[in-house]
Amino acid sequence: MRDRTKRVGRGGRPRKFDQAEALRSMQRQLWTAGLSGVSLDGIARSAGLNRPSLAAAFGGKDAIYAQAAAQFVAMMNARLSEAIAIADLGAALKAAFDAAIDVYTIDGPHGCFVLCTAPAEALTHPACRTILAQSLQAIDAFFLRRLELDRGRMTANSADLPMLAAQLGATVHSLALRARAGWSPERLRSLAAGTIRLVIGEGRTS
Amino acid sequence: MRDRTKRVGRGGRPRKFDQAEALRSMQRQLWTAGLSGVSLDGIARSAGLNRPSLAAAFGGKDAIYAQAAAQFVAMMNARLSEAIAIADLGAALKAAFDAAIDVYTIDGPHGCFVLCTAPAEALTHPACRTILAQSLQAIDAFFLRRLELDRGRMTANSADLPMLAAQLGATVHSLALRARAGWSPERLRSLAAGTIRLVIGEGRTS
DNA sequence: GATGTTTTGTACAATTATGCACAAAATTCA
DNA sequence: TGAATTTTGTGCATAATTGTACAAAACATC
Repeated sequence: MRDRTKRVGRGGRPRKFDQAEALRSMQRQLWTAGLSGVSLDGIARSAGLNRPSLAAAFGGKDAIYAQAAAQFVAMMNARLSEAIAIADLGAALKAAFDAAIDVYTIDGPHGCFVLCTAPAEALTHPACRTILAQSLQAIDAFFLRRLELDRGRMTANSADLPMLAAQLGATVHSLALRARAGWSPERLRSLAAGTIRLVIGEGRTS
Repeated sequence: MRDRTKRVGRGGRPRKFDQAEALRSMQRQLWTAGLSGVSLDGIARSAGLNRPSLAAAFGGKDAIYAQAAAQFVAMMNARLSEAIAIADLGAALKAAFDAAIDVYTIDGPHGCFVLCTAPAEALTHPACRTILAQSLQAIDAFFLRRLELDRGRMTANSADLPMLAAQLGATVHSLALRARAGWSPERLRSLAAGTIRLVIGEGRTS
């Protein structure tokens, strides 16, 4: 994702705004209202810069959305990877769900940036559909990798790890939607705990 | 939801369009592009009537969305209720998921009308948030009612039926998103089968 | 200081969305 | 036939959205 602006070290008038901060502000806007729910004008105003500058620095609305989504995915990846590194499988899954719930509810019922805003545009904006599909795939793969680390220690149906990973992924999807609908972190954590019990079979390991 | 038009039997120029058919057409548009993704102009054109007529008959965009969503919910309710009436729990759940998958994929990767278009607008349109929250609640309640019919016959953890119902609901949410991302009905059915196995414990009953 | 480079902010044009007014048309009822 | 009612379709006015052009400003380098 090459920068469309100046080639570094050439001089020229410096930017008045912080690129990272502006992207965060725009991400918040898109997260709240969706891709079709905001105008470039609104985005520019909320980020404190005017449209020509915004267009020159970030491109059109689709390009801005893609960058905001990429930043969200990177952030989510970091949070989840940290959580999943815990040795105990149950604790690792709980930490991963807790991290997701935290992101989804930390300042208002925003849910997941990708899972709550990309679906609506998936059929009209191919880029959104790609982002959505890749995210779904990545979530499943993420859980699958973690389950495979415990393949030996899994209780019963360790044969079907991909299926179990998909169940965990489905729970993330559900957490995202329920958070957007206003569910409290406590309720969401309770749902996640149920899934963990069901998947790693804490009740039937004896 | 009183009709905003003529009081029946009073006379006046008859409508040129079929109200139900127009609503279906508008529903399709909203399903594809989302509430913010279409204009009243586009809706009117695709439905074959002009904006003043549309506004008079259905109201503004929010009102149209609400009516389209209500029709979708009613349709979904009918399909799911029919499926869940099957005596055998496993078969009933499979039929319910199959019905959902059918709706979600029957003509293109549209996913669920509510679960794929309402979240994006949930924070900016209170009506969408209400529709979303009610749908999530209804899905869970739907599965819970069915599970309670088999309370005695459930294998192990029948204590936590609400939790199991939430897992089934989460699977519906996931099916909706995955369908929107382009998953084939076959893959979706496989995911649903995994959930059923996990929830009703076909593997650990004997 | 002169030159070249890059951003800024204003301005303008073109397209699109939305609401409303109003006359004409089509029907029921007396 | 005439009056009342309701929808239709056109037209217009306003506002929003987007793209782009252009002069001025701010910086680096020589």
